[in-house]
Formats: sequence, C-alpha cells, structure tokens
Amino acid sequence: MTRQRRGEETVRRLLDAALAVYTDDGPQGFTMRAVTARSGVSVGSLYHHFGSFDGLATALYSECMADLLDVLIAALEGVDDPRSGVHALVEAYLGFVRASPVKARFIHASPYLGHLEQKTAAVAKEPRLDALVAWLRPHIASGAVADLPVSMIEMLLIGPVAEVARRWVAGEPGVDLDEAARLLPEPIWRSLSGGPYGA
Amino acid sequence: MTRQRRGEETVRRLLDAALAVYTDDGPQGFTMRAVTARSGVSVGSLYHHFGSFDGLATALYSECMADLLDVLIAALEGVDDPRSGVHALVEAYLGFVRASPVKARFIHASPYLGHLEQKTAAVAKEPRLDALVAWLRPHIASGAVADLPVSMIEMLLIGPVAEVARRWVAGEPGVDLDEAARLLPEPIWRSLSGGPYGA
DNA sequence: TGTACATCAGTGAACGCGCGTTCACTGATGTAC
DNA sequence: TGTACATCAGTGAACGCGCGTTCACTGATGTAC
Repeated sequence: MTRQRRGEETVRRLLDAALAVYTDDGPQGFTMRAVTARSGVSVGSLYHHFGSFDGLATALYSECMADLLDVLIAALEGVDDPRSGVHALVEAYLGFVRASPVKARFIHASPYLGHLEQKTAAVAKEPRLDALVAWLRPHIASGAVADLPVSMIEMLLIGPVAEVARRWVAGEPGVDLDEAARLLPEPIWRSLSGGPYGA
Repeated sequence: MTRQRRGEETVRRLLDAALAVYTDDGPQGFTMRAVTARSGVSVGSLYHHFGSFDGLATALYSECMADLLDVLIAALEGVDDPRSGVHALVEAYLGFVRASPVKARFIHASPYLGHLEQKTAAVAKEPRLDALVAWLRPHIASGAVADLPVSMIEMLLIGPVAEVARRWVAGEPGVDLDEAARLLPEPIWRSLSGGPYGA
C-alpha cells in the first residue's frame, strides 16, 4: 500500500504551518505545539509523519533549500557566457529572497536551530549543488573564471548576496534588495573573472 | 558607591561560562540554568547583574562583536594603501575566527537566538563601525575604491569572509581558513577597486 | 461484486522535565560623621 | 579611629508554564480473494 493522499495533505499543512509560525513568532516561538495548533493537525499525526519535531524542521529545511537551488539552476538555463551567468545567479538569489523572505530566513537560520538531521537534508541539496558546479567547471577550464577551488568561488559568489539577504530579512535599515541586485553583480563578477583585467 | 570588585568578577564568570556552554551544548543547551550551573553563580546573582537571561546574552554578544571589530580596527593601524587595507581586513577577520571560533560562532548565531536587545548591543558596535568607515571614505573619494554605497562595500568585503567563517565553525568539510586567507583577499580587493582594470 | 483484513492516518490526554523568573532573605562593602 | 547605615552582591527554594514525546485508541483507505 502506498502513501494515502490525505497523508500528503497533512504533511503539506504541517510544513506550511511551520513556516508561518517561524515567520510570525520567530525562533523562540518555533515549537511543536505552535505548529500543531496553527495547522489544526494533532500532535500524534505530526509524529506519525515526521517522527519528531526535528524531523519536521529537517523536512522544511530540505524543501526551502531545494526551492532556492532550483531557482538558481533555472536562472542558468540557456546561459553560456560566464559573466551573464554570474549576473543571473546573483539576481536570481535576491529575487528568491524577495519572493520568499520566509524561506530565506529559515534557510539562513538552520545552522542555529538545534540539530537538524544533516544527512537527511543533504539528500535534497547535493544533486542540485552538483548541477551548479557542472555549469561552472567549463568556465574555469577555459580560463574565463579564475582558477580557484570551487568552494572559494562559492564564497565569493554567495557570500555578499547571502549577507544582503540575512540583513534584509532581519529588517536592518539601509539594506535594499533592488539596489543590491543593481550594484552587486558586476563587482562579484570582477572578483571571479579569470584575467587580471576581467571585464 | 561604585560597583564592587567582586561584582565584576561575577559578571566575568557568567559571561565566560555562557560562552563555554554555548560552545559545548549548542543553541539548544544555551539556557540560564546551564550557565549558572557552569559558573557556580546563583540564579539570583545572574538576575542582579543582567536583569534577565536575554540581558546576559546581549552583553555577551556586545563583547564578542567589540572584540572582532577591535581586531579589524587594529589591522588597519598605519595602513594607508587601500589594497593593503582590504587584504589586512580579510586576514584579520579570518585570524579572529581561528583564534576565537567560539566568539565567531556566537556572533553569527545572534540573529537567531531570540530577542537580543538590539539597542543595547548597538552601543558597543556603532562607534567601532564608524572608525572602519572613516578609514574607507577617503579611498572612495580618491577613486581608488569603487564609488558604491558603504553598505554594498561592506557586503562585498565581509560577505565572503563571513560565509567562510560560518561554514568553518559549523565544521563543514572542505573549508580551510588558511586557504581562504591566501586566496580570498585579492579577488575581494578586485571586486572593490575603483578602476575598471583595478590591480 | 462483496467482504475480510492489513496498513495507513489521525486523535488527544497524560507523562516527566527543565525552562525563565521571582522573592524574601543574608552577607559584604564602602561611606559619613 | 570607630561605628551606624545605605547600598551592592549573592543565595536558593519555589512559582507556573509550556516543552517534546508517548501511547492506547478509533477511523479511513486500499488490497486480496
């Protein structure tokens, strides 16, 4: 017997409620009871589907991260030129943050939520990261992108954008997503481009 | 009557214990009771000095952040050339992370700890940030550093380094502080330098 | 087609536990005269 | 110098509360024959 449809709906309701609770009540208010109350699902049902509250948090994290990575992958669709690709990635990341600030906040908070099940979370994350790396590699090989370890390129590319995202979702004054989307792509590209005189 | 000396020692013991608890037990285990148990200080005494557990967390955050910023400010001592300054900042930040991983972790976790008293925390932070901005401004004015809003420069400068720091303290594999200190300063400088062909 | 049955899904009371905070109190310290 | 006194510092039992989890149970769903 496979999973029943109403089971999937319950799972969906729990995940949606969890995200809503995290948004409205913050890390302090992110509790199992708040999620069951908000979703209208019983405590026992939550345990039936997720095994524990950490299990639910992990599933939510996996989903949010997958959504973000899918947006980044989609942004590279049909883009060959590395400079255009870097611009597209930066803009897509910031676009995701604007469209789904709640997911972005949850993603950034995840290292500090208590023990997420990292192994489980990686299952959704890794193949998507591989796709992004696959796009990048030929441009490193051709010399268009600087010959740095992929992890360092990731830091240079994601670091500034993630910092903007974190501050924006935290409501810090003077952080503007549009301004960032306008001003950041080119300097970031300059930090990554291969030649000493990169465009 | 001024503050008594033994009071200062108690405050010190509480802050040290709090940091130790956070390191050893993580965000989940970071509780008032764990801190009093570890420090040997009574519950009432903690409240006498900090008013609440959030008050203690805020004081700890302020101290850690001040330490980091002081390290950055010290790194710029006597440095005029902007490229050297950027290199120095990046290396100093990573040096701080290596020397005080616990403080670095606490600083990065702070937005997700529940309500820190932001106003209180800003008192220690702002004058030091001003000092860093003051160093930067003339180099923007001279054209050596790109004419971007200071907040964007901050993202480009701190973003990649903070990302490395976060992953390193989280124990993520394949993140190496020495490698980052070697490879990141120049690309970061390139992203900030004024001319289209900034060396 | 109908019915028996295994499994999936969902319920909510009850559990023990540790949380942050309060409070009435004692002891230590430094000042005033 | 000595002593009274206000304030600072520190104690720990007790508070109510909400936490994550368990469990015995009922109801729904889909399969087998």
